[in-house]
Amino acid sequence: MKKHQVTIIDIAKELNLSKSTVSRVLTGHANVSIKTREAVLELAEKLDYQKNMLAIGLISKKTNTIGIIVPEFSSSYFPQIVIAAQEVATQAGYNTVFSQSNETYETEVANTKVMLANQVDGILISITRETRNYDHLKVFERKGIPIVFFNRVCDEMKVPKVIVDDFEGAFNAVDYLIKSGRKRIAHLAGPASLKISANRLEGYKSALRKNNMVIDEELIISYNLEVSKVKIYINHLLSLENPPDAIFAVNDPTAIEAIQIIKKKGLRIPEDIAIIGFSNDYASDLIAPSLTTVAQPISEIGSTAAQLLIEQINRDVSDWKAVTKVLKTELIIRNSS
Amino acid sequence: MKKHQVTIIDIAKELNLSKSTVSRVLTGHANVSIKTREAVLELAEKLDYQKNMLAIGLISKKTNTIGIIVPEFSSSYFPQIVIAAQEVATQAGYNTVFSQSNETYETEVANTKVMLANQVDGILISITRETRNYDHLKVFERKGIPIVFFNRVCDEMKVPKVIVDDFEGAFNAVDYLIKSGRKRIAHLAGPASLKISANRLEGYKSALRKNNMVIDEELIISYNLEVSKVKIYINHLLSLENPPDAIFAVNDPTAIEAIQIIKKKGLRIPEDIAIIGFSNDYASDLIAPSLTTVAQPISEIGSTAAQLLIEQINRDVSDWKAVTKVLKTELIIRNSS
DNA sequence: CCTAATATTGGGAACGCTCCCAGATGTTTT
DNA sequence: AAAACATCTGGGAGCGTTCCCAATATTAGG
Repeated sequence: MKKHQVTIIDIAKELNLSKSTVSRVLTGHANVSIKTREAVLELAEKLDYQKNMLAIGLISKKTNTIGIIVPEFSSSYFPQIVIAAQEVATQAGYNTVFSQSNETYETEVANTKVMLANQVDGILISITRETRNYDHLKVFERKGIPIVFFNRVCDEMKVPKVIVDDFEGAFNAVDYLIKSGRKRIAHLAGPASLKISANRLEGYKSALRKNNMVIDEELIISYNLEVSKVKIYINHLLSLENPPDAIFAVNDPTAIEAIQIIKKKGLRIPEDIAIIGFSNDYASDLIAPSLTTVAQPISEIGSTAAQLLIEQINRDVSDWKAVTKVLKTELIIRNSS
Repeated sequence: MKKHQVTIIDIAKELNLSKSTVSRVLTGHANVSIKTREAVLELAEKLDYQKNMLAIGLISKKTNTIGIIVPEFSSSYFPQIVIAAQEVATQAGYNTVFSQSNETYETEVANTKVMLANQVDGILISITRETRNYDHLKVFERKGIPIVFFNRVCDEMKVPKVIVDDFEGAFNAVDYLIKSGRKRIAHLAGPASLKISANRLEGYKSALRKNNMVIDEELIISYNLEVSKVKIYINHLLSLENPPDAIFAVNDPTAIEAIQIIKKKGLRIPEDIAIIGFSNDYASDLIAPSLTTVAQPISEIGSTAAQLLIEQINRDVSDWKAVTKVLKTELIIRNSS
């Protein structure tokens, strides 16, 4: 069915050498006569020889591959992180394999199994909004394969993590809304299972408290991040007896969806209602009105995570470090507030 | 350094069985007593056993992995294609490895080598704007590894391809501009090396010709798709003695950049100048004014390409097919025209 | 020209697995 | 009760490499 692939044995036979010698040339080891070296190299080139990394990985127990698992790929957030991570990995001589968990626990588990089976040297992961059980991730620790979390982390595992200061970011956003005169600020929050949602919610509450404003639970809506649901919540909020004059959304896709819905309703942004998002996605500067948002150093998250992972890979299991890097956010004020 | 990974031999030893029997259980082969089967399964679970796909791939000469190489990942275009392709692949039991060539020929060549070395069962590729030499791709054919092109294809290779009707899409866009009264339509074209650029340019010219308008070479600017360069060309076009009243851009990122630049100059869109893009990227509906664009069935490109690749993988080399699927575009009229 | 180095090459185990071929044990048939 | 199966298990080769160690070839020193 498949064509025969050329191996070092083919080269060895054709040149009347042993596979050892051919291997020596191809791996750049010393102690091979120039004649032989050149002959081998030439023939290898001629035959389109490519080393078989499966065999090499099998022997060396190292594949120079890192896995990246992200919950979704539809906003620009995760793709940007992946790009940055991949760049660092490539630089360090690692290949990357990545997969989406589609925000589904089962898929995430399946993905980790695949990565394990394919002998990745380490993984980078941002968990799904559903993930409550971490056994599939703890396996990596047990097997001595480094794991680094970013963005959505697992609290109970003592491994490197890269996050942003969600609390502070949210605090600053809400504090700014208050300072600019908003009286009733709603929060479209993410699921409580995610630490980032919880932290942003805390930041929101804290800013209200600090400014002596009441925390109206009616104005806090926690949802599962499915953008299609935003419409329901916006309708609900606007139909309240005492509707909000500002909305702080847990992320940019949510905020952007909100803007579109609110515009369609004929309300003015920011006059009637102000909106702030979180992350500074690519689209947030394009939409009209442009979105005020808490910017994350997205690329830095990816590159830092990859960096930490590679360092961990190069360390012996016995002295693994478990640093948590907390990156700063920055409030970017645009026209939606 | 690395912890010992549990193998079927570990399981065999612990249960006083041979590795053959353990293997038989794990691969689901018949002829194993229920007692043995259960014991093996239980122990495997307990020890977090994971099959080593390197070893299996080495034996079976199949990795159930397909590679995807795209030129860039910064607009939403390629990510969406990759998502769709990955979905089909996953469905069919294939893993995906992907990498960006960063629009650089050397990187593309390096990427193909890595994929070859990692024994992918097939690849999906959209070439860089620089790629003129196709030797690195022809190797796949020689080795009997299927290759499928999408979007940016290689004319001289007789393999499956998935493209959209760029000519027609461009024609319709320009024809529509003319019908709506535009007299001087500029074209921000892509590099001539890419078939898609050439086809879109042809569609543009053809629409002018059909409507008895002159083709003014001054209004045709071919550039390398680096969005940062757009400013120069817009400035140039607007400073012409007889500036254009419409711009047809080769893709959406270009059109979106143009909109921002033109807005900043204080010109009104579409009153002073109309803009049309190509692809219907995610952002094109968000920007103000929203972008009129030639929509491509993006997901369909990815899924079709993956489909074709998998079919090819399942065929014997001797009866490889080389179909070219041409998908239809659709002009989406929004506010920029 | 012979010995001792040194330079170059070959042989073979090992990596973890699958799969074919044989044994070993048990069961049914006449 | 012997012959003929069926069921289950073990042994071993092989996938393409690397790497250690031994073998051979080449060269230098005396």
